[in-house]
Amino acid sequence: MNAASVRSRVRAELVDEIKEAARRQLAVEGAAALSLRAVAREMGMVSSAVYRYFPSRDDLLTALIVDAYNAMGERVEEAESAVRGSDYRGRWMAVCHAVRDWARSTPHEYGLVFGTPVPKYAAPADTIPPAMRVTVVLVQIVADAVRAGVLVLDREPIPKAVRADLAPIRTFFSERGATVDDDLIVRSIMAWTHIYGAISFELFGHRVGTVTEHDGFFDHEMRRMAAFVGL
Amino acid sequence: MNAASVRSRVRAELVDEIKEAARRQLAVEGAAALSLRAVAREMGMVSSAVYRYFPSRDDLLTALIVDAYNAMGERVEEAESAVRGSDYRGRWMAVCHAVRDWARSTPHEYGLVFGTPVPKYAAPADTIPPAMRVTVVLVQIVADAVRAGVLVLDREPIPKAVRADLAPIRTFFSERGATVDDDLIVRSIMAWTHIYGAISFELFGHRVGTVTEHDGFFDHEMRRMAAFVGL
DNA sequence: TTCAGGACGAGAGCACTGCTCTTTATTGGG
DNA sequence: CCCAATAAAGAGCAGTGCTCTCGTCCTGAA
Repeated sequence: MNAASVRSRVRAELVDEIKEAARRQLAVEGAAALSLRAVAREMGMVSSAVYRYFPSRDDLLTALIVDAYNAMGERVEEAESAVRGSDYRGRWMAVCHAVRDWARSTPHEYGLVFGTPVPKYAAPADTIPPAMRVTVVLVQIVADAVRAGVLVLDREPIPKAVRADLAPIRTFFSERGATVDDDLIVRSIMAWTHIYGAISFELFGHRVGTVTEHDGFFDHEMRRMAAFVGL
Repeated sequence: MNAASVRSRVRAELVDEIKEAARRQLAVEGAAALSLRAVAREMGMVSSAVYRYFPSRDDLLTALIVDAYNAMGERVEEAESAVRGSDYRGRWMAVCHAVRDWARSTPHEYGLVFGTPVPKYAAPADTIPPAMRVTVVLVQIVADAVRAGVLVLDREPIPKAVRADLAPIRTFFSERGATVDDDLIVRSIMAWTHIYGAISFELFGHRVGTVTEHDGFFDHEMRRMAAFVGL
């Protein structure tokens, strides 16, 4: 191993340690209270030293966001691949529960990703691929079911203006070997919207006084959305 | 008017001015950057003077949250009451669009209310009634439609654990003159979840690369959710 | 009408934040 | 083996939420 990589390896380790400390702090206090100085303190460094690794607090947060997306994606992919391929509904449900389980296990990271966006903060391009991982899995399930011909179709007329919008998604599906109808695309987007809405409602406390049995309700809800999609 | 109320009137005016300034700042920078000192500066006061009116920054935020809920509720109630009472679907759609319009007109206030909750921050009891206003309107529409017998029923079996949870909501409906079945309650909660999910996805930027025609998509989406509820 | 007590604003100050700049120490690679 | 690149430290700036004290002013009761 050449010397340059020795240095960069140490550097990468430090970067990981900093993210680790930041994540610990995040879990306790939330993103708003994440303090670079506190992270530095925990690592026995002086605050200015941390700036060698992350040019700003926002950059640290961006790194945590990317990690969060990837952690979520990993959990989802893992859960989905554990289900028999032809059990489309089972795969779908596995994804739904995997997202929620991850969200509940690290609520602050979920909030970081899906909560109020930081003002003036534009997500850099390198957050996009990790952010797509869950969507890709969902699309693949639907595409597989379409190809197998087991998806219940129930076409609703889609307004022209909306239909024009869906072209890129249509190609996204066809890249995965399925020719899908616009109606199905709409239903898929709505399903993903619903997954997000249900988990956020629960985690952000907007279901107090409405639902107590979160586990049961979520499962039932997702089952119905799967039916809505046609699975 | 006695003297005490002179004082309290001036005080109330100051409180309003402070909230007004805070709201202006909120609209520009977002909740995270709301600074009590900046508010004080804008009003030509010293920061410590503001503490005579709001004991802490969080209390200011709470006041803004309550105001936001009420503004949203007002917009919704107004829009809903403009539709002919027997047009249940029209009333429902009016509510959906009113929520979204309000959210888009003051995105930071929407984020304050529906975004990542502030850690360690428990919503005080006086935020609950304002927060309920939209829900109440939605429930009333469904209840009216049930009473009129125009609601399409399509009962799904509800798991026992979930059903047990819904008792308080059932009485909430019956207080509004409708005997509803558990299935309908579930569908209503899901619809409200979906409204929230769709608006948050749009406002928080999670639909970039998916939907561009937000207006058309939202309308279509809400139309389908109305059908899902049975309207 | 007087006057005590409460409300109010100002200012200083504390402990904290993100971030920059300069100086010093270290250490890896030619 | 020595030098340049890298890292770490420390001081410092401007900002934050919040507290405490100290005069001032005004109100409601005596």
